[in-house]
Amino acid sequence: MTTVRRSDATRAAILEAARERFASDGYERATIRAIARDAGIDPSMVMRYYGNKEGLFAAASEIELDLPELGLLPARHIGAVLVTHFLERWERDDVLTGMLRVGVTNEAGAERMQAVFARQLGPVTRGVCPDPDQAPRRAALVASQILGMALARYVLRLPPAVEMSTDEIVAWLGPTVQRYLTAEAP
Amino acid sequence: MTTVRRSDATRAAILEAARERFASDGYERATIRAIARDAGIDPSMVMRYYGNKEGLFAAASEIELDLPELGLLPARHIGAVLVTHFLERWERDDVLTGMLRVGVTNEAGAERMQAVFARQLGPVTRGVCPDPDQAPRRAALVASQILGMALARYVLRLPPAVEMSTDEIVAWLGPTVQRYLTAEAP
DNA sequence: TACCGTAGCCAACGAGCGTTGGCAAACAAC
DNA sequence: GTTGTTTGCCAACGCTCGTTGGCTACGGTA
Repeated sequence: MTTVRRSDATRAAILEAARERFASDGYERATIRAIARDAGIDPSMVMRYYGNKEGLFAAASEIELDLPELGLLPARHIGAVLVTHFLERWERDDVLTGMLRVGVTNEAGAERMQAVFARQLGPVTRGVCPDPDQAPRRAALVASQILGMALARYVLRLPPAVEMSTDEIVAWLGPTVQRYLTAEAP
Repeated sequence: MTTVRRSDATRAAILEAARERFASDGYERATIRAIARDAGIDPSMVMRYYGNKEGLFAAASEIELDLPELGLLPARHIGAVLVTHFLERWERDDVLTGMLRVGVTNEAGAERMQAVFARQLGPVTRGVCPDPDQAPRRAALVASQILGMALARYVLRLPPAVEMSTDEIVAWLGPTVQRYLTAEAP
């Protein structure tokens, strides 16, 4: 459909640099000039291809959680599977850390984050919890525990949270997530 | 010991304005000029009394969690008590929200947050968990769940997390925290 | 070869930032 | 009443930011 442009490589380089900068510095401190320097091009190119800083952020924060289909596996393992998946997703690259960082300081970032979780985590929970109308609430509980661990481990870097192995985290958080998804409402 | 200065009212006004700005805007977007405007004085006064922006932030983020003595109450209620206490503390003012916001984008903020939790949450957990050498780890797990809920509810404002009543949150998170503190290590 | 859209860089703009130094008024000490 | 200290404001500094407009050079097309 869209043809290949000569500038595609540049666009991709900008996007990659932007993701890294937003992730490590947050929205305000991630400057267009620094992103352009990382990408090896002129700051004005960023403006040409993405309009302005907000547009660049919007393009850089398209996120896929790649959640597994929970309905296809044993009901009693979904907590551990979900936690494992998120930990892997979080360690694979720093896009999620970036989204978290930006979501905290930037209104557009927070909305993006709401959308990602509503659209990608919501449906997954709807299939496994006993009361489908409570699914959003249960998804929010799961998000609170998973985002909280990511916050403690990857952003705030609380030493005990950093030192724990992923297995250990799964062993502790798995049952929590499992309960939030499948237990009867308290 | 220190005598009362005529400028104490000004100092206090600056501090209050700084706390609000840091809380709502984060470290970078909270400008000294805006804080001074809120406090009704000149920006240069902020520099005179607090040295620079970092000094102002350090002074504005002295935080007391006011945690209760967990040893004094029934062991099986400490999870609910802790969650209740944090929710109240969080809703009372926006200092904690601010600390969270700044801790995410600012290195000094993250360190301040590490210190607050290590110094104030750590000791409380040490008395109630079965293996005192694992106390920091358990405290980090508790922090991950409580900070995660604060993140979802007060910062990102995920709609389902905002809509839940505090009782409901306590009913869900209480057992989680209880388990992190008192259950045998998995 | 002549042409035209695209890709890229350079230089500059206006604005906002943290921060500084000096000056005027209010107060305190003698 | 004079002197020294505190409190406050004003004006400016150097810097970085996002953003703009114009210029050169390249690549495909006729």
